[in-house]
Amino acid sequence: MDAKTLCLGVLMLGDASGYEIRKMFEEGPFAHFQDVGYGSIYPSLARLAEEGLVAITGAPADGHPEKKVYRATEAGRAAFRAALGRMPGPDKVRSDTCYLMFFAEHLEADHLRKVYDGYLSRHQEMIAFMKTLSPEGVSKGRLFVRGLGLAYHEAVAAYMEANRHLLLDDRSGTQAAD
Amino acid sequence: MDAKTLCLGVLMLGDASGYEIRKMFEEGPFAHFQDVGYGSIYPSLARLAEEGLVAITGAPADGHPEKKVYRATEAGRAAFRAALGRMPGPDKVRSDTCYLMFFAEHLEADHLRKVYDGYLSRHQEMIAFMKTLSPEGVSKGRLFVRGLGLAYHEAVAAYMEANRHLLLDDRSGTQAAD
DNA sequence: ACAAAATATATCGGGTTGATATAATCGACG
DNA sequence: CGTCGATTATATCAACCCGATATATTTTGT
Repeated sequence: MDAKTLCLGVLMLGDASGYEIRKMFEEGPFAHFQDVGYGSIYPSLARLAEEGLVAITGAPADGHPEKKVYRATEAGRAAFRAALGRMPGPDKVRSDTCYLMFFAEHLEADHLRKVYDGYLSRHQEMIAFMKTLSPEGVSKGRLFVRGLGLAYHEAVAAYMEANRHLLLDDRSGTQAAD
Repeated sequence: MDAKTLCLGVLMLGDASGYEIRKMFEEGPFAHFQDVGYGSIYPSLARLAEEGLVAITGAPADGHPEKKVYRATEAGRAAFRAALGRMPGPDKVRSDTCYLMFFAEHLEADHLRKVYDGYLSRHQEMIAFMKTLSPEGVSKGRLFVRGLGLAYHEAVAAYMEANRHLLLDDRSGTQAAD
């Protein structure tokens, strides 16, 4: 799925600037299963505008003078629906942490422990954060993938808590040493 | 983590050709958390050879005359351990299927159902396959990440089986149509 | 009043992706 | 014994993406 389609999708939820689109992937509702950087967003928006799939709805009055707010046109909405109609490819996971843990024997024990605890913490934080989110006014698709994301983080955290001994042979049990 | 380090890691497990390295990421032990294509592997191996981190252990005698078998040198092993000593970045998940399900309302019901069932099937197949693998002669790191992968697939499959009604309102229950 | 953080757009080099070209070998089938 | 398709194997290329960086204004905190 290319950056153009990803941007178009965000604009289906409402008008947004390039910066706001980025935020949706960095911390927003797409954060746990997609990512797009500025280096893809700005060129994509420029090309989408050329093709008439998005329009710039001026109004740079609110604060920043350079701000450009984009809106999906009817053609853009149609193009997005067409893109969704194709079968999606398989998921792609890139976990450097798993790669590192694979080679546990080649690592120094304290480094491995630090990596392990950091990884587990990040998942636990995600779980805590996702549980604070309210389901009110959220579409069923969005709710479903949110629940899926939560289930994923919980499964990883639970496995790591239960199988710590498989990788780490420390005397410290589960306690956090600052 | 760059392609050079990923190739070097595979060579820590034993000598291999570029083709065999690819297979490790396509179907082998790294398949569910890393990916590298030929377009990255061959240039990486060439550069690693230039830097003296891998050596070509000839023997193109066995069948294919063009086959080149690579081996990590002592310098290469040191470079790999140094790379593992750095803190890994956060995981990156790219799931076009989740993106599509997010926009469930914009999709035709039968297409959504096809995508849903295909996604669930792939996870179920992965679970079945991973359960056939023997733990014999496998390093603890490798076993750990294998178990983590299994836990992940099981969590996704379980969630999708339990929450089908949130996304799909079909009369067919869980049965597979044709 | 000042510093720091957040908002905002834009670009660029290096790297990755996915497709394609090429060719030898191996297994299956009649 | 031939030959068809699958597998093994290397290599390249355009298009695209990623991460870092540059720049500048506004908001927030103290």
